[in-house]
Amino acid sequence: MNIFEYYLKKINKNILENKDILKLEDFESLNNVNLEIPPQQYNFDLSTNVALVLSKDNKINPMDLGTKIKRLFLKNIDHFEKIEIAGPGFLNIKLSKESMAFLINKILNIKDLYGSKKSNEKYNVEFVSANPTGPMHVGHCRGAVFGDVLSNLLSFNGNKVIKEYYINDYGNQIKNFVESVYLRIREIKYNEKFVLKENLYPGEYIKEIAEKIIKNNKNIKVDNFEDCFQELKELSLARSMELIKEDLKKLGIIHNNFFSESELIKKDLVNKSVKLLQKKNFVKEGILEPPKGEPNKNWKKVKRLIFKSTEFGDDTDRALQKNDGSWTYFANDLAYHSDKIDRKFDKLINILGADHTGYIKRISSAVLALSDRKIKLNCKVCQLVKLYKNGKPFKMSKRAGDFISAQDLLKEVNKDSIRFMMLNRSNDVELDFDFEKVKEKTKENPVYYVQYAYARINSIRRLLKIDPKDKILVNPETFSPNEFEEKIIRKIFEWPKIIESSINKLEPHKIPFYLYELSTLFHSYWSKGNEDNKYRIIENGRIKKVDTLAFINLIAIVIKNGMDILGVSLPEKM
RNA sequence: GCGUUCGUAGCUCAACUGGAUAGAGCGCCUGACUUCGGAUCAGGAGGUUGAGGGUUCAAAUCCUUCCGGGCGCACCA
Repeated sequence: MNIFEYYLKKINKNILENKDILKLEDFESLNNVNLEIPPQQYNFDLSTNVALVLSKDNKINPMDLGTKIKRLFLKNIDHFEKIEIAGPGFLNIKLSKESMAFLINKILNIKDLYGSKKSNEKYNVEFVSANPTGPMHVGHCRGAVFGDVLSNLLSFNGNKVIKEYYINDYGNQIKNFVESVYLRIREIKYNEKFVLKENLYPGEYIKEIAEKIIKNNKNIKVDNFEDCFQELKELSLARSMELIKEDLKKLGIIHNNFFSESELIKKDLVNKSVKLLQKKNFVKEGILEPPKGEPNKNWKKVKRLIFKSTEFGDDTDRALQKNDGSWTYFANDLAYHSDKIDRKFDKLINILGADHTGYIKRISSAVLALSDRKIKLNCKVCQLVKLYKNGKPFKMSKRAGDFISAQDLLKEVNKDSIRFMMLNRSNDVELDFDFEKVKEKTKENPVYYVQYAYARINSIRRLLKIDPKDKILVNPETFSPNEFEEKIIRKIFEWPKIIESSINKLEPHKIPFYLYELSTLFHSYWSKGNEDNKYRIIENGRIKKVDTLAFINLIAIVIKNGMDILGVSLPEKM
């Protein structure tokens, strides 16, 4: 039940059917017509730019056209009770009380489906994909929550979504990681001092992994690194993935699929996808230009296979082979994405950290090339999280190297606050995350504000002994909302629009903002009752007006739907 | 230098993707609990949307030239 869609259809239909009366010929911009909520001071339910848009195409005065359309709508669309032309030619529309009641009852009937649309596409959302060389750090949390909520949002709309994690368990960093574990084991077993060399991992967690491995594998031999590498690699990777999964679980995130890079190598998928690209003529053999900017000592003049990504808008063509002829990370990732394409997803989405921005053109070019431009990889970037404690930049390095782990964060702040705060900002803006503020239980913390609104609603229900499952509808004949209720209805009507634009732009941050605004309307209505008896909801333990219960249920429905998407809990009491 | 992204109230951010008088929170000032949960509410002050130019009925939003911050610029992963 999206009322904007519902009435926009009626509007378009009406215009087309009466084009002669309106003296219109050109409808090129008809799909630029929109229906929105007018600014508050106008006190109308809907607003459309139809006269503005069509007057331009047909070169007529928007006010004249507006007047004609107004007359037409009032005659033909019985839900429209009053129309006013405002500003340069907007039509502001007021719905009749009966039609409002009709719409509200529809919402009360569909409940937890309110706002969802019956889409049916298959999505792959890849997110987190943190290197399995240690536990997650705080920066990963933002992308993790973002990806999870985006997935929830897409499933809410009826899509099939696979949440995927790409495990980079191949290459030099893994070797360094395993060697670090190896040396720590020797440190424990043989009392050899761990000497930190370049590329080795210093973190405390390496010791913990070493201890765990010794504990579970009493007979493990660590005499020679080469000999025990394979076994140690498996054990170490298993342990660090376990740590990562634990952190994710604490954040409320469960992936459906873990895809391993080394499996990719094992199955020879890289050769296959490079061959595929060659067949499509997107690969050349040549010598790369030396990198611009700072001179790079690693650059060598070597003939190698190169992907012609500039054909897809990349700045430069990209190497598929290293100096020694082995595949680059990119070549592997290309094979991974080729596999995604083979798995027949309609849409591919990757959530990346800000430090990977430069990689986007390359990999999305690859997807276009591999899919004959049929599939577009959509990459969303999450900007950095800056940590603060009481307004001061917060650093902590006792656990590991110099990063703050997700565990450290989870120890201080609960999951609900983390999730809400991480989303309470557009993803392409840096996020200031203050440990202390996020723990505060005041208006300054929007999580509690929304939860509190819901708790108050439940307190009303308890008082009146009402089961939330009870079906309550409004009576179209007697329906007469007061000014607070009117504002609430308009906000409730907006919900499907929020979902729609969050999905179109892949911007879930709109949801927390919306929920906050909705909660404000409720708190405001509630408090008015303390000031003026007329607005009190309950009198002598009984509800004053049955319709009010409908409003309360509407708010509860939408808050619940929204918080479910965000993955934030809603206590009945606080 | 190149790419990318951001620049909006003192601070942190929104703005339905081109719409009307640019909105919230914090902070500041003034008020509201004997009554449905004060983890709340009401009111006030606060703006040349970084700067200039362009596109049009309409620009914070699009184009362009500057200025300033972030991130990236290995054959690492």
